Amino acid sequence: MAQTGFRRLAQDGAARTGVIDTPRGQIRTPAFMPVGTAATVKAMLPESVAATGADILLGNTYHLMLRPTAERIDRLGGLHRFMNWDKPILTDSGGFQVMSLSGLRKLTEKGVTFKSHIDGSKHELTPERSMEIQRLLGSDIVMCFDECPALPADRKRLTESMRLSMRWAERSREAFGDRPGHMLFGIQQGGLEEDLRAESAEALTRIGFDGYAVGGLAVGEGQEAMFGCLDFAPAQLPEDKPRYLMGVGKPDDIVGAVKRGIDMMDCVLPSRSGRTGQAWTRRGQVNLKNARHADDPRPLDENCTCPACRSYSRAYLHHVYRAQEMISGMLLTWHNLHYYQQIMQEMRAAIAEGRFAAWEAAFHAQRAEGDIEPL
RNA sequence: GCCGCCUUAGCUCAGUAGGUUAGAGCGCUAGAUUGUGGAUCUAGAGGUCCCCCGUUCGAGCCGGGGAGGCGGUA
Repeated sequence: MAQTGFRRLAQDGAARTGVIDTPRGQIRTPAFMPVGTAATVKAMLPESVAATGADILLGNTYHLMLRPTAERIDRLGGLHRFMNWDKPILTDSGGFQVMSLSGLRKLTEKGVTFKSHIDGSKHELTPERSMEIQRLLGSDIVMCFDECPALPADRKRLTESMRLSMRWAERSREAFGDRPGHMLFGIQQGGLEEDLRAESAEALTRIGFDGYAVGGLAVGEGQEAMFGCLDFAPAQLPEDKPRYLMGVGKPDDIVGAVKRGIDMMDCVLPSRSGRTGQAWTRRGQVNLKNARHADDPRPLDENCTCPACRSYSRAYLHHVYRAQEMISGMLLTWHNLHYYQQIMQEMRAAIAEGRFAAWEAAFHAQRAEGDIEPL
């Protein structure tokens, strides 16, 4: 069994490619992690997700603690066995979902109390409890419990929130303990402020983690502002550890993040879009809901090898979405995840071969052409 | 044949003492969606108010006639 950790293989500009070794397998970076919130990547079988090229999935502390509960998953053999996915799983700590999903919540130094979005029942999450839940789930990459403020937020709020998250990071590290084969990632906060990001990075580095996440982005600031932050934030983090940009994003967000030194990303977009009739292709975003596809016998993307593009027409994808047939979400999710993983694979190869800039130019040129003309 | 009820957006229906530009839900046409509530939100198009005549300053609404639909009855 290879030692658990990150190996950098090549760098091109700020973009890096490498491998994270874990007892459950290798994670090729830059990596895109499909989101499997409730112990499933919605509309996909695990083997199908693996077939798209995913090396790792994301699971959620918040959702799983409420249903079916971490203790039950533990009794049933852990999350991997429960959901039939034997490759690595990264679990989010619950901090973000408490902010974005639960109704009433109360934030203190100790942690957060909140009401379940499912039945209104009251729960508490602390760094210690989050670490316990992620241990019960059997997560391979555990995330620190943090607070993620929505942007825009004033500097005072960002500072206080970041410093609280850093104190929680220390408690998370303490509670996680020493677990060979499992990794713990710290999460940098500080909004768009360079000095706050630096203070956060220093605090995390002093504590010491197996990887470092850039948190608190893609929360309303827009791509330009996010890239502006990514021009300095990744470089503030240790270069010999993986850097994970949380919750991003659209294909061009991902390319821009990799260009700026990000190694890992996750996003609900390809899977959620897949369920709502939106496809992401090398030509950009295609809305299969639109009436212009109703009589179109052509594939979504004639160059794509996913099942949706190989065997079905735009007319069919349009029809099954309109008819609200389940295969609609299945096919489009598969396509989107396939496309995302294809981008990642192409970027890994381009970085390894020192031609990332040329690859990026071609990526943007193809998108600029736009989708095929309606018939 | 007679009696009653009904006819308003593509569909199902509101509507007001008779008073600017006639509404809703769904559907339709688009848009949003970034550490997942298979969710949600936003905008837009769409009308011979069944037809004709009358009353009135003014009729989807009141009166008369007609057409169509549903139910009851002989």
